[in-house]
Amino acid sequence: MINNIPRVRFAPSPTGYLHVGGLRTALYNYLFARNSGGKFILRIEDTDRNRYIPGAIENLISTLKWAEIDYDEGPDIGGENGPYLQSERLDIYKEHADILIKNKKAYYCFCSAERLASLREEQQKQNIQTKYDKHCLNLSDETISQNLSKGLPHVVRLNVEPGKIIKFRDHIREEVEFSSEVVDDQVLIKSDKYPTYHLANVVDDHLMKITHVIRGEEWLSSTPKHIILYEAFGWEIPVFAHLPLLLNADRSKLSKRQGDVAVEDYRNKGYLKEALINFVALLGWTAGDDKEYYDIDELISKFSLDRVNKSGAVFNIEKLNWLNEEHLRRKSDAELLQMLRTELSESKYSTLTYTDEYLISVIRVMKERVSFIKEILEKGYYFFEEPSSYEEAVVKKRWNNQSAEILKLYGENIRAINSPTKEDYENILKNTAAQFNTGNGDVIHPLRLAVSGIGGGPGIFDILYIIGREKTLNRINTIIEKLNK
RNA sequence: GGCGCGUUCGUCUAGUGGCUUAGGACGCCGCCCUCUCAAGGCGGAGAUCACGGGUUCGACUCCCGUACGCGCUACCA
Repeated sequence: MINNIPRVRFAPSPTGYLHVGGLRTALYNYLFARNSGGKFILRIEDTDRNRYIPGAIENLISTLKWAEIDYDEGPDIGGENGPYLQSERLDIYKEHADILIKNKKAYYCFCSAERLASLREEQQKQNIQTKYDKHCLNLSDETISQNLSKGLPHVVRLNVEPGKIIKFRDHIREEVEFSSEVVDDQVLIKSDKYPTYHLANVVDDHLMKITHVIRGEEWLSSTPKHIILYEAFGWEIPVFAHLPLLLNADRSKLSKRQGDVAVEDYRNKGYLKEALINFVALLGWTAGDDKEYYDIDELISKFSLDRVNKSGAVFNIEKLNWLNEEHLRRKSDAELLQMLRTELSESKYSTLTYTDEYLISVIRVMKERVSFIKEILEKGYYFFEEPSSYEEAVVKKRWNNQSAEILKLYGENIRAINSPTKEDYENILKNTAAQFNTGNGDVIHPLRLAVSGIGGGPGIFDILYIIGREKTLNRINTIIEKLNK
């Protein structure tokens, strides 16, 4: 084992979208692999035909691609240990189940759903643990082959030996111990011939040479079953690492009711993959220093399973928002330009054309003021259209009976200059204020209102310079008309 | 009900027996900067380290118990 490189996997079920918890599990596996020079495998656990949703696999893959969590082997790219879709490995599971049956580690069970239900009901009534009563364990070979040849529906169950202690070391939780008395004779092969998670997972992890099983805490309780399977096959047991759960604000398991859980929801809202990854990485892991902002390369170099927490973490959107701002501000103008163009093409401004130069100047003055690129179109709408109204409170506070005259004069003064620079706008403004014997603010605020319609935003001279002389003059005329009715 | 796991500021966390009057980050509040809004800088409030025992000269840190939370308890994963 020492010479083997680490091999880890992310093994989601195609039941819809990629959950943010799944993203974190995938990320930790990915970080671990990249950090240790190991391999990361994507395997699709589509053994439940009832829950299968068409398109879910494609969706999972495209979401992982968006997040740039790339894998070395997987259903769409192949690899030496495929196929990577469990539904294409049915023969393998049958073959392994047969080995178990031959060695008395598993057995056929012909019990009906009704019997199972009443058994469970009875156990619940008696307040004892619900588990299978090994009713079919000692069926004679004759009975079994008769039943089989009659085509009776059946499953294959794990034969759990009672009275044993199953002990294993979880990388995150240290020693964990279960009595085999509490381990059910789990169904391994369902009556539809598909394997259950437990069999498929163990067989595949072994065949795919997985060295570290990094998965959510919800699997901790079924790990004894997996240990029993590894031992029944005589296989080496991988290292287990059960990750703490992601929680809602009320500390219940993160669910759809209380907010968005699909990665694509966050993507659609405009969150950057860098921010989501940074955020989710910090939910349950810390490098131990005071750093909060990480790019993927730093995450890879610093990640260690040793520093993963034990307790669940509340998914707190405030911090995600902050990280989104941080990542946004460190993006290059070129990247932001591309993102802004995408937003524009999907907005009501899609028919308008703007030069790269124009948009970059808008980006430069707006990026410190937004959390999302799309907010540039909202908070900085006046770079794309004229204000159609003026914010009431600002009018009240900043517009007085002198304002129209001041603006008029300012307009005349800038009209005299052909293509004013930012400094020209500023110098003229100071002159205008002096002419009126008033403070700069008495010019600035009405002017800001005229060109933007609102009270806040980038420096006024930046705005004027970006929108240009003609638009500035038009907007001055408009506000004078509208407010001095 | 049974079994398992967990429990440090509102939230994410640092802390591995004395360095701790428990540190950082987000959020919140204030000040500075300033034409506004942000950003940035500075500062503040915020945690009897779930509770109770024990071990120890000394415990947030080790042990036991209790409480609470969560997970599992399917021919779902």
